[in-house]
Amino acid sequence: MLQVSYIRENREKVLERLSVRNFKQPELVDEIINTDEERRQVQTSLDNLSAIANSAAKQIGDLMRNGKKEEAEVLKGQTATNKDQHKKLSDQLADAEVKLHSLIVQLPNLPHHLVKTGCTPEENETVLVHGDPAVLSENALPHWELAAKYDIIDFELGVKITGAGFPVYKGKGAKLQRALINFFLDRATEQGYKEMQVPLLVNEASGFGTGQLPDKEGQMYHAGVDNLFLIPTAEVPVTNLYRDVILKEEELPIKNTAYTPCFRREAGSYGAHVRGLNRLHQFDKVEVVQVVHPDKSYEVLEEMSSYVQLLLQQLGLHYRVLRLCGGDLGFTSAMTYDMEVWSAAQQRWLEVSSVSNFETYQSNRLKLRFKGSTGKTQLAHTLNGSALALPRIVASILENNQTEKGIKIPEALVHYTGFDYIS
RNA sequence: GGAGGGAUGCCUGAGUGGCCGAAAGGAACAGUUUGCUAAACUGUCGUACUGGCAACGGUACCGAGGGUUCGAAUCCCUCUCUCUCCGCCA
Repeated sequence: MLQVSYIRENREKVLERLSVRNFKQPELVDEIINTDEERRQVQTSLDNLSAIANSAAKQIGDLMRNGKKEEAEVLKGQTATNKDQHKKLSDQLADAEVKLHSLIVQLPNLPHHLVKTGCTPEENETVLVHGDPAVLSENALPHWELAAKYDIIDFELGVKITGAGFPVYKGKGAKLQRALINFFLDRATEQGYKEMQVPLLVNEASGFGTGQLPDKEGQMYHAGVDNLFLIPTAEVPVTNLYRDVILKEEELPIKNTAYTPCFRREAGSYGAHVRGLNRLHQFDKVEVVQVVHPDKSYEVLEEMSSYVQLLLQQLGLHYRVLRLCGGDLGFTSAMTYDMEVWSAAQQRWLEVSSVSNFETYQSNRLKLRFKGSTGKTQLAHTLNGSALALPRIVASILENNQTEKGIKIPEALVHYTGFDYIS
């Protein structure tokens, strides 16, 4: 959520930045400024009226105490006339505030100046490409066929238990999941991230804090009886740990990591692009989250990007890093790097991580602030990234590492799996 | 699921209609004292909106929303959360 005062004072810049996203409703900006203007006028009138009423009430109290009952009664009669006006103004103020809020949550974050204007994923900038595509034999299989061949992931069984998009991992497939989770958590801990274990269901306030609510309810599973939401990512509970918190400057940066299953309803497209592990309703992910000083957030974004790349390198994967263009940028993000791994068998790039700087967009919703050396409180910056999401990593490992002997487990993982081939 | 408590500032906790944005203690911060540590003493010590160049003001907030009243942390209603006990249970 952008700050009203910022919008008010930087109208042109806000419009210019929103255009980078190809934002469809620039008229919202003026509507916000006008509503805010109205709100402030009403508030000033109301404040003045309240000041008069307060001092009158004080006088009445003094008179009563001194036994001057009649004078008090006269004053009472006078103040009563202001009540209607007071009520009217406070209703107006409440309306203006509700309206302002409903407008301002519709504005996405402003892209950083390095973010290029663009509408579609094709316009994303390729920042770097690492490694070379795996060379596979002609009869290389896509991961869903490998999963069946080695009997390590059972999609049909998941359909029986729950539905499409809820796979059952079996034997070495299950062990590989556990190995990856531990591998990712250990690497994150080495980087100074503190491991957290958090609830998988969150309340509405948390959904609002990180920007899933309002409007994106449809993407989350909802436990209606208790009005709780299954988390779509660990970002939600981990970032909300700091909701309504004022940190000390020296506590920054805060670096947390968490493994959680993630739940996404995401009813959408069908076909090869969502086959197998490409898109699931439930999947496992290790997330890294940082809360940092505003001056440091872009430095930290680069650091987080390098860290995710290090993981991909250790797993021996051929990947590229994209800087998302305005149109492909998430609603709450100011700048995002996507990491994509090449799937030789599917002949396409698979997104395995997304690292974003939200600047103050989340912290303004969360009321996540810090008190600086000057004693002033200001909003912190939040960042997060997947490090990493498992399914497409598993898909890539299966597809790129298929050999005649079976699936070769990356060196760095053998310590965690206890086997070096799935055969 | 049943019964009963509770919600006040960073924490503990007082406050049953005006003198309360809120006692007291603790923590924290600054200073004085001090061989060091500790202690003692003094001061500072919530957030937001708003007016002002500033100094300094105004307003709101004692879980949330509504009501009574000239005036509400305090009285009334509704809701939410939380704790304890019983039951069930990994």
